[in-house]
Amino acid sequence: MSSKELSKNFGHNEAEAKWYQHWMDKGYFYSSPDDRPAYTIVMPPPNVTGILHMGHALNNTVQDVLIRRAKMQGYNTCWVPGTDHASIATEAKVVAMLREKGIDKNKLSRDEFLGYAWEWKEKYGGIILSQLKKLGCTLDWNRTHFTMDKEYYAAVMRVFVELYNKGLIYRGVKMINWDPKAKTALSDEEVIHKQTNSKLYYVQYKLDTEAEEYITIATVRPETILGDTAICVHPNDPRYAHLKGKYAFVPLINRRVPIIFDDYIDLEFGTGALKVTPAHDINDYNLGIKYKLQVIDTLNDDGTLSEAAGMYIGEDRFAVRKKIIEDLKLSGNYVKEEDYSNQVGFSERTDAVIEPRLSMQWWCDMAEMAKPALDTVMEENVKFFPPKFKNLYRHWMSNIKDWCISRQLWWGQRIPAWYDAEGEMYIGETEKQAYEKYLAAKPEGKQGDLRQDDDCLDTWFSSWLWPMQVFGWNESPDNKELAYYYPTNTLVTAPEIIFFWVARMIMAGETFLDKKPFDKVYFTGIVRDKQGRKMSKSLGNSPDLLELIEIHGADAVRFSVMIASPAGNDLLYDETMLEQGRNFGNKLWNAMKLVKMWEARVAADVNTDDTFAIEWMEERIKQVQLSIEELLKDFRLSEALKNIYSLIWDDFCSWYLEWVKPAQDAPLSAMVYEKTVGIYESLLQLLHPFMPFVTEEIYQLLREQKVDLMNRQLPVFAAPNEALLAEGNELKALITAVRDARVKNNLKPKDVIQLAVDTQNEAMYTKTKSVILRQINADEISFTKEAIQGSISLVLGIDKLYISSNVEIDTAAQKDQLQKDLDYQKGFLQSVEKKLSNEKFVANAKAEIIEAERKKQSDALAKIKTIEESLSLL
RNA sequence: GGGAGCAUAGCUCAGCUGGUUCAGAGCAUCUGCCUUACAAGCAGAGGGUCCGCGGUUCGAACCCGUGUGCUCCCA
Repeated sequence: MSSKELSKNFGHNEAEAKWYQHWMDKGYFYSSPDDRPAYTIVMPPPNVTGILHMGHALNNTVQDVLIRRAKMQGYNTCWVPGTDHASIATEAKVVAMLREKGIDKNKLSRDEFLGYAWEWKEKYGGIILSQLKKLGCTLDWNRTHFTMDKEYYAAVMRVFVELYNKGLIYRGVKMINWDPKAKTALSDEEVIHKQTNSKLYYVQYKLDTEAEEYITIATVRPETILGDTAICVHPNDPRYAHLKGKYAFVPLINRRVPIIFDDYIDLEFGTGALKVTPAHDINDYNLGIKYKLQVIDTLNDDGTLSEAAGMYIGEDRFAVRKKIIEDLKLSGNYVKEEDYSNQVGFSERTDAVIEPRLSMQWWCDMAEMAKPALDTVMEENVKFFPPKFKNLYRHWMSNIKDWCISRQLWWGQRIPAWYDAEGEMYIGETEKQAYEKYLAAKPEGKQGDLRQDDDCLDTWFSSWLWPMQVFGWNESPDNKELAYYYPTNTLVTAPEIIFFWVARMIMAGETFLDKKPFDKVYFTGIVRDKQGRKMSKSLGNSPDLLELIEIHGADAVRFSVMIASPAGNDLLYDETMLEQGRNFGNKLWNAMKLVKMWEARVAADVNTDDTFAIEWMEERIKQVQLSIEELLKDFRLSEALKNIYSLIWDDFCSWYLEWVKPAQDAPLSAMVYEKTVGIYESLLQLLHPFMPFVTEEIYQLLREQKVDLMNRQLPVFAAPNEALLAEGNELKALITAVRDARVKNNLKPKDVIQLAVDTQNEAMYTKTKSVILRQINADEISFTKEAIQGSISLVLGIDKLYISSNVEIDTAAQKDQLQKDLDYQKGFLQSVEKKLSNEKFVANAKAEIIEAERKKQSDALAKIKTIEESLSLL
């Protein structure tokens, strides 16, 4: 292909579709056990309701980078995709969809509803996975799993029964978090506490005494007054000491309730008197148990007031809050209200205000399972990145509470408990097993007698099995796949699900398989918008990923999220990052165009002295390769990418290509061309995991390839030649210094100069002569021991440079610059000598540090001498 | 109330084990360039009491204490 056919810029849309299809067709994404070592990642399964957002983009790009790199290092890589059935979120979506069609969920049977739900899942549930293809993810699509697949369902049932048989799952009435919108219980982890502006209402309750006496309480939830069954004060509170054994009347309904004394009360809060509503507050509930109070549940499951409330029946709790205040004013019980800021719980999924509620639920006792799972992280058998999350994990695991695993939903794994007519319970992995137990207990029983529990299980009760079950744990725990891929290598996830999911997966692995699920967990940051707000659907501040990919390209999107996300820190998303990625892709494209243009100018018999550039570039590649190796060990992906970016843009494009660039219309040696193509290929390979499409495209355009870049194996690099690298830096410093002098002396880029050098190291100048000439637009380099009159003189290290040209130069500016350099060097020397004359420094510092200081001293002295000589000649 | 973290250039952030390869990157700014790979670019430059204060140390952006401001998690 000639360069004329190459487009001006990289056309990402076409290339992305082409290469993804090519990789798929070649079967590169698919894995099966062989004799290579495995590198396995199970993807955190997104909700079936999900669409790709920035969080997914970050998370999955990280995983793809790890997988692609591992593949290049000879691992048999396996990245398992899948989706999570997301009980609450999906059920809510399906209910909404039905409502739009005019169908009321309550009028449907469970089976009918599930029919619609599955239909919905089949239609929309794969969207997010197909979006990941656009991002370039090398997922093994043959292994796609869903947490409600038949086999997966069976695994969940088995786990339930096993834990039940061990006595770790039980049924009981407790105070739970009730979501009145989804009409289900939630676990503590699914409740989000937000600081909320509320009102604190002061209400007086008439005492049951001879006199007209009142006691005033403060509450943010006056609508629960109807469920009050006591008033509580502190035993040491002198204000209320006289009320021992007395009673008060609940306003509006005149229920006579006792005044109790307990040191749970905060003397400072409100009036020091608390109304006690055992049915609607966890602390009140505990008081209720302690003092054997009546429990009056005044709320229905949808958040309206119940019959038991006696008033406002069927009206919403928040409407009642307003109404009851008006009524309390009329009845004379209202005292005052204050603005008050408190924490209110909201449902993670529906954003409804959570109602503490007493309810019969299924619970999982976590204490026993937590122990080994805590140890395995503390001992770094499972290693967290960044390690600060160990503390958080330890804290949660050491204070773990029982897990509420039942949900009053239909979409999910139905609890495998069956009840007979007398209410006796039979647990079995299947209905058949339950009947066997039933018939064993009651031989007179018959099919159709049992009724299954209506509730289903918390979604996380299935996803905690993810790393084991995607490899067929339930079917056979000693199968070949599980043995090969499990424990997986790295879990990449967000810190917000450390309890929901990460901790529980570790527990499940340790409990059911006696093996950790993964070696390492890398917690990515959270993607925020420019104002630092978390990206969320409700705020609408998440950009449309597919549109971004369409406009800027998947590589640009990947680049932008990776370059901006240092290990474990949050990422502030900004459009300019995308531009940086797009520009980089373009830069790569243009470098390729340049190299392709040279192809036609290659001549076998051209001699070259450009070996320095080649050797230096090769050493730089080694250097960066080794540094990214180290960085990636700690998941410092953004730093690794920055290194590669700078290697390609600065070292390769800005320096190397210019150094080996043939003169106008001049031929190019075949050796230089071959080396340059080889170097470019190495660079593309280093970048490939981060920007797979543009690198593969350019790699294939550079020359006929036997192996696709995605599958090319990384060589093992030796340590770089430090001396050569230092020489490269000197050369760059020389060129920059001369260019700077040119600019400062108003020399136009086209003005040709002559360079004379007073140096101890003529060889360096000789071997890079042609490079220097071209880079500073000089037509001559000569060596001198004398100052050149009428030249621009500058000092580089201990070398003196004299730049001559036809253009008049400004000696005053020259002097200024040299004087500034001199002042700096003198100051520097002083600080070094101060250190060296400090006995304590010489006594305490490491030998190499002192040696370095001595060298600084002699260097500075030499530089000062050189500058002074130059100055004296001006 | 308990715990964790952050404060570095105009903006967004890097800076791992204390020492001139340590004060950096990208964007923004300024100057000069339509140099036939790239103006989505090239060359060069300016810009910082590393939040305040105190301490440890021969030496502190880095360690310790403290103050201030902010963020997150848990109750």
